Amino acid sequence: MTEKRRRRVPRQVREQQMIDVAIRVFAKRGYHAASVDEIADLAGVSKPMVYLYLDSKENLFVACVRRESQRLAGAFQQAAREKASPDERLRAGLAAFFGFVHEHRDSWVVLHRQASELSERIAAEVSAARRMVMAEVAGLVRDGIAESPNPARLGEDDADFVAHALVGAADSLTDWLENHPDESPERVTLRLMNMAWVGMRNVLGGEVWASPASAKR
Amino acid sequence: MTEKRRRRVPRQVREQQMIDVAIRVFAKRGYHAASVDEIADLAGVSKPMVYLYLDSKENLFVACVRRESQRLAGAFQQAAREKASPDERLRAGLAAFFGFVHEHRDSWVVLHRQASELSERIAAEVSAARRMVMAEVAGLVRDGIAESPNPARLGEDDADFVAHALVGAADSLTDWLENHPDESPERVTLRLMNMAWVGMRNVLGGEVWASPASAKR
Amino acid sequence: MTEKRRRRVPRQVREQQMIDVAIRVFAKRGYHAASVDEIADLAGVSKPMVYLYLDSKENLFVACVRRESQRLAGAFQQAAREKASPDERLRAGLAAFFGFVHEHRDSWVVLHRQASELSERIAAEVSAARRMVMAEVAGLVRDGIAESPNPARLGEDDADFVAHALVGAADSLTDWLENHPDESPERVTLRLMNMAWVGMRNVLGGEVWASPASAKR
Amino acid sequence: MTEKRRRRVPRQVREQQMIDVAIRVFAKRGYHAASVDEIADLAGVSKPMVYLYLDSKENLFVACVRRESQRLAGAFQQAAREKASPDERLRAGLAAFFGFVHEHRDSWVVLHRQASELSERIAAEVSAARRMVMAEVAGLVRDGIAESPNPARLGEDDADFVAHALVGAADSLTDWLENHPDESPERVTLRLMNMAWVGMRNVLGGEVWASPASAKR
DNA sequence: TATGAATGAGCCTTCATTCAT
DNA sequence: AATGAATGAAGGCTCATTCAT
Repeated sequence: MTEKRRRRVPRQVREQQMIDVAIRVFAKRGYHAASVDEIADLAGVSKPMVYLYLDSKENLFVACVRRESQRLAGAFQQAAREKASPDERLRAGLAAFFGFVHEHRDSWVVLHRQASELSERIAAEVSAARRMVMAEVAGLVRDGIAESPNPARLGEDDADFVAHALVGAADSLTDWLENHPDESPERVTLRLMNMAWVGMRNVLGGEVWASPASAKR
Repeated sequence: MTEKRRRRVPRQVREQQMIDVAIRVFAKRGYHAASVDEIADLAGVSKPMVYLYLDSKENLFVACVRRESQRLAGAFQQAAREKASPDERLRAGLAAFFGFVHEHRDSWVVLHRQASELSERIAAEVSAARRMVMAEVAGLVRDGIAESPNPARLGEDDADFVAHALVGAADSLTDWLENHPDESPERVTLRLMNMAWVGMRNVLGGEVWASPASAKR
Repeated sequence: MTEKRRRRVPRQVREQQMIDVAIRVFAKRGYHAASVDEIADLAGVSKPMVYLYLDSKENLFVACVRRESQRLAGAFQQAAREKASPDERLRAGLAAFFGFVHEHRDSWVVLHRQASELSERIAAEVSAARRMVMAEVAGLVRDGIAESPNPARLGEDDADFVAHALVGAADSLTDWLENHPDESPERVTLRLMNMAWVGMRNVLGGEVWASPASAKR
Repeated sequence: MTEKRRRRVPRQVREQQMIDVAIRVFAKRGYHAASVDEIADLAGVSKPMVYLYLDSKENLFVACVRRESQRLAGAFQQAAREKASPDERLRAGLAAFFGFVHEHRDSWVVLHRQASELSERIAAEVSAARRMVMAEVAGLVRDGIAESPNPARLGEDDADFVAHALVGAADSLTDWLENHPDESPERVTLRLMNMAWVGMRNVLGGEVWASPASAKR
């Protein structure tokens, strides 16, 4: 145990402390390798407390996933809400996403990278959280497409495609961000917008990529 | 054990069988949840054989990672080698990537998604494999940039940035591919090229994204 | 907790409530599987109350055993007291026994079936209760024997033997009773009296069982 | 662990050793209080061996119940088979029962006294074993009744009633036997036959118990 | 080349019990 | 009179790993 004298703490507070710690530990070790012992220890309580409040390791993990996915979605929506144009909303949403993932690495790891080692129930919960995030992005993309010069050319699936690409890119770029301390989430967002969104607009405008070979024809 | 009569099989063959099975099991269950018992069982041998040939679970996992990362890199290089223009090389490389990841889901999962539940030694190995893949893509991107109208504007880091974005997008799009049986790795590649590469060329050409607001000024 | 608002309740009442519930729970789950948590819950109090009033799980169990064994003995004695002849007393006693065991299954289970999973102290307490019951029956049997035509032929031990047989039979017949809703404790008593007591009288009168083979000689 | 050097022992043997020990421990402590640790220890193996061979505590218990109930039934049937008359068969059966229960106290405890603390699955298994024993006895009783002077007066249920009474009495008398070292299972059987069977025959013959009061009328 | 037998260590979970209010 | 917060201890189960053959 961390050597602080444990004081009596009301349930609601303790519960959040436990989840805080759990996120860190799950992120660091992965679901299976994480031990409830360690979580209890770092939270400054004994193991039975964890079970008293959170019922089981599985449930504890689900609690982490739920809380963080809602936080992420919240950040996302709040950022997007304030903007007027779809372009700006997408940018703000992506920035919020980057910001959250950058600020809360552990949460994102718990939400995203806990691939396959999970029981079906948990996997479902994680999938749901993932889908929620994806849906937010896809919504923004759809709006952006709708305002483009040529909206008819792209449909539901295309928004989804772009959303997947953006989220995947963003996820991967978080690693990149870590190695580039001079960059900020905002700048990364701009770069990504330039790379992806400008491309998209051009595609919507009719320009398509073609191999140089065929281009010469 | 699977009910085949085990015949005496030379070491090299058995070893590969074990790795084949191990990749499947590691992908399905995750590193920790995977049990050597199950791997030995599915490989049709007894556990001591696994230890005799692969020394430890950790080592077995490393063997999986090494073999598959080399296969992926191989596919990548071979695809790129045949093409002349940087554009085409990049497309071919991405297509090879998609093809591999699509064909060998398990391998990719082992290479990529086994996020954090690994010991430091293994994590290092996986990171190395990941960096290798990233370096291949970054190389192609760099070549593409070099041939662009305005190469000076982008540097080493930008290639890396784009590579991260592309690999991340590609990874995420693999999930998308799974839900769209009508699509093929090739078509996804094209879509991604359109979305990302066209954008990049335009950026290189000087066009940048600006919020509609600032655009109006 | 059961959702009643707990009002301040005087100790004596609460204590009995707890024992009431405890008997049910101990009977249903067995000593070890019963949890103080569940008992407190069903009694509508918090766990510390249980410990305040009953000191320990062991003690709580002993309290149950004591109360119920006294109830059983009481029922027994009262039933027997009213009758004049030993025969009638035995019948009335057995009937009381059946009545109690049938009416208070849980109590009987706690008194009788909690075989061996108990600490020495508790086991002793249960044994004592059991012996008390047995002694009551043996007393009645002894009286009956004393009035028989040939009392000298049977002694102390024989009363004990018969008492054991009767109590064992009665216990087992309680199960039988459960599957025969048309029967009543009174009718079962009569049947048992017929089967056992008539036999006894005959034995006392000199008739003994002999294998048919030897009978033919 | 018992300080014998554990030697490699073939599975079949070890399995039986484990069950042997398990019966002792389950009988002594009850299902819940028994710990797999103790069983493994006394069997001279480590806990994982127990799980390797018997899968779970529950399963281990079921294995005990199955093996012993079959042994008991076997003893029963073999004893009864050799005799010609129903009377003799019943006596031999009861004697076998007493003999078994006396010789294998632990087995009988496991079969009979593990009242309620068991999961549904186990309870079912124990019930089945109990019913099997009861059915054997009821069969013998039925045969005896069939040869009685007045078979028509008693039916299916009566055999069952008597069987319950006999088994219950026998069970209870086992305790009595323990305190009377001069007695033997055979003698107890005779006594019980005298007490119960003679009574039954008389009942079948028309004699019934009546309270002395009513008798005098 | 191959395996049946065996275990130390660790993890999830639960329970009886107490402390501070 | 009453309870929410908290824990030491133990138990069931599994796993990576080895030994002897």
